[in-house]
Amino acid sequence: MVATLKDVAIKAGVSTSAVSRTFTDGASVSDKMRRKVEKAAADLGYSPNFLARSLTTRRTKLIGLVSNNFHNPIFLQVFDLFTKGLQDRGLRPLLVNLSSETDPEHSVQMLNQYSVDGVVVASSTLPPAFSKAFRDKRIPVVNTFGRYSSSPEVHVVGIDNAEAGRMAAQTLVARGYKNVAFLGGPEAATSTQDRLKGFLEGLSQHPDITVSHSFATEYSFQAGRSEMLRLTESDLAEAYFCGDDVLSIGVLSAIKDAGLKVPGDIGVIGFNDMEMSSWENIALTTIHQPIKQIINSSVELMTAMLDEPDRYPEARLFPCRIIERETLRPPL
Amino acid sequence: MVATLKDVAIKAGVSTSAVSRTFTDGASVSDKMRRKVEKAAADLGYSPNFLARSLTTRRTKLIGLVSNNFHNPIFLQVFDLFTKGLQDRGLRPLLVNLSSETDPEHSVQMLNQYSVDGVVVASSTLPPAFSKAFRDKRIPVVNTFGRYSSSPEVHVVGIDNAEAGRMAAQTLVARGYKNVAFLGGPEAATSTQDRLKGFLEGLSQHPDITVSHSFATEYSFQAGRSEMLRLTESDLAEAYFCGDDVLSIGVLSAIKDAGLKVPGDIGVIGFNDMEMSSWENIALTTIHQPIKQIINSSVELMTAMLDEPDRYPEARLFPCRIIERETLRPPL
DNA sequence: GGATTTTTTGCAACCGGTTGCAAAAGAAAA
DNA sequence: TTTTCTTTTGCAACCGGTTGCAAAAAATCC
Repeated sequence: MVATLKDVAIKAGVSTSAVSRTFTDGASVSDKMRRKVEKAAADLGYSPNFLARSLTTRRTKLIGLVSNNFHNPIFLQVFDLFTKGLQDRGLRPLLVNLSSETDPEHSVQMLNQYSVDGVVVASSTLPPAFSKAFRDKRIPVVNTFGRYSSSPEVHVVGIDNAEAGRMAAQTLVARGYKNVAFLGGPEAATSTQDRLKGFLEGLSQHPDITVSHSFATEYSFQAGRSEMLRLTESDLAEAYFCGDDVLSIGVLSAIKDAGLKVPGDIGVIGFNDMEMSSWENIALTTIHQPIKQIINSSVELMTAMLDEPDRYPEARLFPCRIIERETLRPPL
Repeated sequence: MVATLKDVAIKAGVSTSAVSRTFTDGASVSDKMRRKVEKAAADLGYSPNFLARSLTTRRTKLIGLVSNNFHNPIFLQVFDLFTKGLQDRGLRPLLVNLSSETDPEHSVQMLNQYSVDGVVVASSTLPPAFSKAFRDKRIPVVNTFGRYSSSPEVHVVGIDNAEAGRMAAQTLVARGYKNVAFLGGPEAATSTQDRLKGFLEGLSQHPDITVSHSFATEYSFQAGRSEMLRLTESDLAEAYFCGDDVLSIGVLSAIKDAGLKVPGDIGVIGFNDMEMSSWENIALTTIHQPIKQIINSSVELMTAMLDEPDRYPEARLFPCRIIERETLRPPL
């Protein structure tokens, strides 16, 4: 059906090696030969089969892109940037949705069977053991949005969540809030734990400030909203640091329902700075997570690992910054 | 490094064919043989290489998932559903982001080089010629969200956009609006053209109703917002049918800025019913597009085509329905 | 127990490419 | 022109599997 190397070789009246060489860059072929082969290939509409090639070259240019977060709008941007970044380098993302795959071990095996050149694990909620499983099979892996550790077992690219928590604390202090709270995502997520830890640390030098915390069941609008509705029943803090922007928007909606004004009655600071947060009718003050840099760096690291698989694991952390909008009162 | 078929054969003291057969279902192997091989395979941690296998079986179980829409939140759900649906059937999505790939023809070739078993084109804005390019290479293709045609050249799954436009028109008529408008997405998108066409058709029997239309530059918040800001400078209609929910939210924001009330001063009806539209602080009245059914049906159709590649092209259309929320005044 | 049928197994060719090596061709030097 | 060095080319083995075919083994029949 579709033309193969051999067809081209016959048509051009040369050996298969010659054809192969004209399609592998860096191989030695004379100009005359190249022209002959390219003519025949064009006539037959031939282009080399990557999979067959991978058998000998041991390179598929396939990269597993694994995530379990297909609900947070920020991940659409993540997929956009990853696919673009990989494509620009001639790599191809094989997407794995871990929220349906029952057994993570199964994904590891499957990606192995497809001989992926590397794997990007884009998740802040998957256990480190998952990423490590790839490393054990000697498949280059980078855990984007992974947990920072001073002695990482796999490459991690992301932010220092504890530092982000401290930043939120300092911001609220600077605005003169005396009664603040953390409204986190699921308690089990390490990202939430770390942000809380940093938040509490940042406030520990301020004994005059009251601090409390609670958790939403997941990083979603409804979870944030219902947790905040619950809180409005009891006593409220003056300002809330939310574990995530989507959560924050749910919180804002609950506050509005309670007849309170933001930032007049109550302050809210989010986390992530997803696109929607900048929309004029939301205008959420938030901590910007530098997604673009994180992902570009992840892709860069991945390509570097393809050439040097035993590269020593490193953690690449990017600083966050406050994005001032309209849900926090101005600094004193 | 990693165990191959031959390693297992040697270890088990049998032929390579025997090993191959124990790993292909439907092949004839005695129980005794199977046990011997499985033991050896387990000891060596062997699992067959899909890519090598695909060379002879001519099946990779790879499905190209092509899209050019990585900005509309609805597509996160699209990716979620597609990846789940494909995975559940043992298929693997190879994601292609067409917004970065300069030349679509290049994607066609690339997916061909990876010997994908099929391609899903998830886009309402790509020209039909794109999907057709796969068909010409005899690669099964379904164009999800594609344009309905009575004689489709490729399989199309989605909605009848003209019908949706009519539905919007009828809804506005029923609410007694006398001056209505369509605020579409990019004029070049066939989805926008069809919705407008249906909208105008639906209003053609009502000569007492004034109708106008204009287009946003893309399906995005800012595009909707700035188009609406422009409109507020001139004369406004009583109600707007927007080409998309994201657009609608931009429109709502512009209306708020102009100091007008929804639905008191002005009505808005969106399209898609993305999750965010149901959020209490948005509460957008909109036309629900049955994404879940569309995607499940697309996946189903794709699997059917894998068994029957020359299946006659069909169009599968799903009905939309109005979701009543708070941006349109109640029926008369 | 022997003949016949059915099932299981291995051989060897093949899927579509790449690549080390040695021979052939071409270019440069003498 | 001959010799030497460099570049180009083809041969054949290989990457990791599958599969048609015929021989071997097992099961069934008489």
